Amino acid sequence: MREFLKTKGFKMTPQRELIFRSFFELDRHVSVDELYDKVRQQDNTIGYSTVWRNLKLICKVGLAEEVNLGDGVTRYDRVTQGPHGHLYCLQCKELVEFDVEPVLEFLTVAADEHKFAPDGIKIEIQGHCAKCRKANKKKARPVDQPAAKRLAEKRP
Amino acid sequence: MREFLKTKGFKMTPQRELIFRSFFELDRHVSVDELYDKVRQQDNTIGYSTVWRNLKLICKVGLAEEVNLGDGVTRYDRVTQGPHGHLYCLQCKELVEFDVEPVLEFLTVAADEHKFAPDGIKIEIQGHCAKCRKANKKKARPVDQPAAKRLAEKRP
DNA sequence: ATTGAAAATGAAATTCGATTTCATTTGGCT
DNA sequence: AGCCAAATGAAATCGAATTTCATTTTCAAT
Ligand SMILES: [Mn+2]
Ligand SMILES: [Mn+2]
Ligand SMILES: [Zn+2]
Ligand SMILES: [Zn+2]
Repeated sequence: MREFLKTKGFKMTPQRELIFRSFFELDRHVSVDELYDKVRQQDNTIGYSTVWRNLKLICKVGLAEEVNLGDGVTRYDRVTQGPHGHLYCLQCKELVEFDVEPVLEFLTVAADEHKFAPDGIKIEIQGHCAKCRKANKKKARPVDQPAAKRLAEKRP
Repeated sequence: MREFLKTKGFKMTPQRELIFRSFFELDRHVSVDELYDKVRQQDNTIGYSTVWRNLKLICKVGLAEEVNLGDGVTRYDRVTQGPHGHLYCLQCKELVEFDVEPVLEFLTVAADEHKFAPDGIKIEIQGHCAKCRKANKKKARPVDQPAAKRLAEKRP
């Protein structure tokens, strides 16, 4: 890593070392705040801006990319294999990935038809994960009598 | 429109009238600022927050939805027919739509496999539109000798 | 037509994540 | 050891989104 950065003209520091290591250890899709918290557990003198800058750096050297899910916080997604889609639970914010290989061809053609030169694609499905739905059902049942009644009445 | 809103419990006002009308006349994917500017041409007393609130209202009643392209500004996309994808030019910010009907089935299955209940999908291709690429090529050619040279040297 | 409660408006203030500034320290080099 | 560009941390700034609040307006019931 030190060598890799050196070739790109960046220096290694204890803070950077810790931030990089923590980022790659952690699950993907971390926000600045999340990584900041994690890093702080090891060294509570590290500044927020240093974490932010190093996440940007990780992106700049191509090891991660920013992900925006429209909830106001930028997440950093480690670049691994190929492109993938995201299943984003609106309730618990869990983010799981899924393979999109089968639709790549179609999208490429679509871009082509519009004479568009694609740089990247983004495929997201927002909804509710199994866990949250189960939890909701349990909670809703006992109190949702009115709804149940309404439903029943509508069925002739 | 007045009636439609009334049934949902909202009142009609001159400002709302103008804002709604302008939004539907305007091209899709407008930001608050853009709509604010347009509306201001008719009535320069309307406040920014009123425009913002009414765009939110248009979404709430299901006539539009927010679009986030990760460039920091929220746009409002009129809901028309079915779901569609976006080709987003990183340079001129142009946004063109394309049909995604053929991939819907695949995505539904993908969500299903993860026991995800989808509420919405988002498909974006970011890149450069034909116009921008053409413009770039014209500008780049005369000065990009170094790059061309570099390329030539790398080819053995 | 009058009236009163609820909703809407406009200006200003606030929020909050992202980004920049700046004084100081540090890493990697000769 | 000594230089200098890069890196750091704290604080300041930015900007879009959202809220607050005093005032006005809508509209349904009188
Ligand atoms: Mn991912
Ligand atoms: Mn659209
Ligand atoms: Zn969930
Ligand atoms: Zn363009």
